[in-house]
Amino acid sequence: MNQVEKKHPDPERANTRRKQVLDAAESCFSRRGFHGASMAEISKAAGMSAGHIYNYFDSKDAIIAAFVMQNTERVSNLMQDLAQREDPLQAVIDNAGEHVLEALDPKTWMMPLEIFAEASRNPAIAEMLQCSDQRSRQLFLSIVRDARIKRGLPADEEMLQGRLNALVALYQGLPVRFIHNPDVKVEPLIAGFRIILTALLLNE
Amino acid sequence: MNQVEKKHPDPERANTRRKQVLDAAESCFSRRGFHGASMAEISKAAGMSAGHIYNYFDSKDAIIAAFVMQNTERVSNLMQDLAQREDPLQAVIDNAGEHVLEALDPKTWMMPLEIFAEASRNPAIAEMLQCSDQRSRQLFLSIVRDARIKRGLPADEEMLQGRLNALVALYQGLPVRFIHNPDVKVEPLIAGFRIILTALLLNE
Amino acid sequence: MNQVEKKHPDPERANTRRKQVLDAAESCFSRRGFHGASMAEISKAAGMSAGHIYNYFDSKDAIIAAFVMQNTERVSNLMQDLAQREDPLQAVIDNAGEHVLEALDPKTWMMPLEIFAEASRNPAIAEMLQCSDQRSRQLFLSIVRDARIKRGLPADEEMLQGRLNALVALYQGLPVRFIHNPDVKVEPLIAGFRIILTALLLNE
Amino acid sequence: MNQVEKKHPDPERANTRRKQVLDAAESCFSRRGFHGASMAEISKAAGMSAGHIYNYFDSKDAIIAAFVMQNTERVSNLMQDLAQREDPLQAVIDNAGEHVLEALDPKTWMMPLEIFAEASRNPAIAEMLQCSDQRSRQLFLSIVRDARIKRGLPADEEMLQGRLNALVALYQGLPVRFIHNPDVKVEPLIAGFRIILTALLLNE
DNA sequence: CATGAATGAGGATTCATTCAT
DNA sequence: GATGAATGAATCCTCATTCAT
Repeated sequence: MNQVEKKHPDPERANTRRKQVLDAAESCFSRRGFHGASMAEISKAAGMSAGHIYNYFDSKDAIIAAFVMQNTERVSNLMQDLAQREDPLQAVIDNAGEHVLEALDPKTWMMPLEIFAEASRNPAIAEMLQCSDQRSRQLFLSIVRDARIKRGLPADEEMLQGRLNALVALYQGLPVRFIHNPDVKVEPLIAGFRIILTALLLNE
Repeated sequence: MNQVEKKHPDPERANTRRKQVLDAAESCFSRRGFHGASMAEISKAAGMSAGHIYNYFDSKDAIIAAFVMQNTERVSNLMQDLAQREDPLQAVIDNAGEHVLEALDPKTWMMPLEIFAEASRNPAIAEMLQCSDQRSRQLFLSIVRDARIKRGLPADEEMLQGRLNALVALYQGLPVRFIHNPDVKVEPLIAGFRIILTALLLNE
Repeated sequence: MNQVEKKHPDPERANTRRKQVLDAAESCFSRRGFHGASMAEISKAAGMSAGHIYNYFDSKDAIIAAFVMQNTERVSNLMQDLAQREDPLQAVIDNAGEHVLEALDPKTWMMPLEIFAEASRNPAIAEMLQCSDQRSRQLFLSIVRDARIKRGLPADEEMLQGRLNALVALYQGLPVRFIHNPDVKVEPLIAGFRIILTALLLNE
Repeated sequence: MNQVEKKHPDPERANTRRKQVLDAAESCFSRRGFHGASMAEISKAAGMSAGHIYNYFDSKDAIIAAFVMQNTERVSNLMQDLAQREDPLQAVIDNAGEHVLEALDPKTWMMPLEIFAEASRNPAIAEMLQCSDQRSRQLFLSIVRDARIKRGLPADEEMLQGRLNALVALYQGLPVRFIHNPDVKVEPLIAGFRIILTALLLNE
């Protein structure tokens, strides 16, 4: 009964509609937060009536859940990319600048904060996050482990898990940092990130 | 007109009441979020009528603000403590375990997430955070700079700012991490933190 | 943004609804006053939920304003009628009885009193009244001036403005008078009015 | 049980207190209306605690009633004055300017409007007004009748009642007129009043 | 006498959700 | 499918009034 999408005669059209709603939701959520955005607002942004949305989503919470789910995949994709790289460890370090810069944009960091807070009180959301995180972590772990073995570095699983969790915390803390310090100078920050990434990934 | 607390003939009692409200708010907020918690709920938890709360706080937003302010001081105090240490750099590294463990408790990390999300859409809250963060950063910077100079390490201000922002992001990402991975093994995580802290604080 | 009515796909139905609300409001307002009448009361009288009223009016104040506006038009219409008359001066005098009788009905005089009091503290309402009054005065002035010129009577504008303001004050005082003296004998009162009207309109 | 003032050991002090409250009420009422003024506001203006006011008045409504009662006496006093005049009819006409000017001050006309509106829904207030009005009317009638008899003018009681009611309506309409037309030119208005008063009082 | 802390009912307003069309 | 009219519960907040001190 959970997460099951309603049956529609024309599944293609239904998916288009669902996407319309989720896109509208993104715009509203990022401006007003999950709970500040009203269904009326979302429906207007989606170009369909409020009532009609309920043909595609059971409730506002279901929209939030679908929205979070969708956002979750972004991280997964990053991992997929990383897995393709020749030298993933160096890639992580080299891309630090790009990733940090990306997080500078308010449009980028508002939604994560909203999602995290929602997860902190909505167990369904929390579970989604945890589930996705676990998959990403496993993938990340195996990428890093292989890369370190190739370099002749120690690759104890537990140790690596610890380091990777720290690494991810660092990135996840970035939006939080920007709220507290919107004027942060980016170059030195990136330098700091590089030091950390180098230490975590290339140290004994 | 700003931030001025209402005059009460018995300031002691008033403070007790205010604290009652803030304590109740903490309990409600952590369970339901700032906006999920109703004044009725808070008033019940505080053991006073909803109307009466308004003798101590101008609005629900004022409660949130006071609550955030209170939480904010915790960080300030950490800095004050640090300033007293003989070897602050080593202290930061040594205390990593303690700080990480502290953040493990859901009661500890739920509120920050809520605060961050609130700040992302409530400018008043954001300003409070930024203001407090700036003070803490300055203090932290001067502590670390002095300590590094004493050790004969480079202490360029901009470079240090970058590293410290990264360091703080790391800690602020911790609650986010726990939401995604509540089963994280703490010891390896702490080890990861130590690597980072050592690199940031003691590297050239 | 001002005074713009919300767009409704079926304007006819919307107008019916709006009228329902205004009629209900009239009944409640006249019994309890603008501020004594609650939205719940009005909604019950209007046969629709309180929430739904907000699809047609932005706020209770907007209902009051619309209501006042509606009442205001009554006076405008009287002027229009007057303008059509062959001998407007005599018409005013002849109709005195009718107008006074009309004002005798409590339903007629309760609302004006409420409106006047509201205007005395609500600038938006005051402005509506003043604006409408100005238009009516101008029309009234030109009607009376032309009629006096036709009769060969002096028609100095300032003098006429003074007399007409007095004339209107007389009528506007009528509801007030009825509250103080509900048993007033109408015939002699009308006779008094005729003396006044004759003096104001037909004197040198 | 009605209107009975509470017993106080020191009636003198009690009266002082009551007056304090009524004075404060006047200031609050004129700014915010009877229902817009809160007991807290009044108590602050009166320089005593809200609770204490209840030692002198049973309820807010009782304050309003007492306040209206007090205001009512102003008109009575005018009549007393008039009764002393050598030529009361001419006095009324001569004083028109003064009375009209007095009514120009917003402080003067806000309260009457508030009182009238209150009377239109509060029967207790209405009764007070009616009772006081009746006394004033009788006095006014006898003054005018005697004066007209002295001048050899007709003095039929019913006719005079009609004229006097019209006269009073004229004055009571003045505040209403000022709300609608705050820029009214006073001199011509007074001239209009004189025409009316002359016609009502000195005509056959 | 006097305070003001405390109550609790009632206010306007919002909004997720339903359902007749 | 699609609409938006309609609901009603819930929300924040105000305020007359009471009462312990």
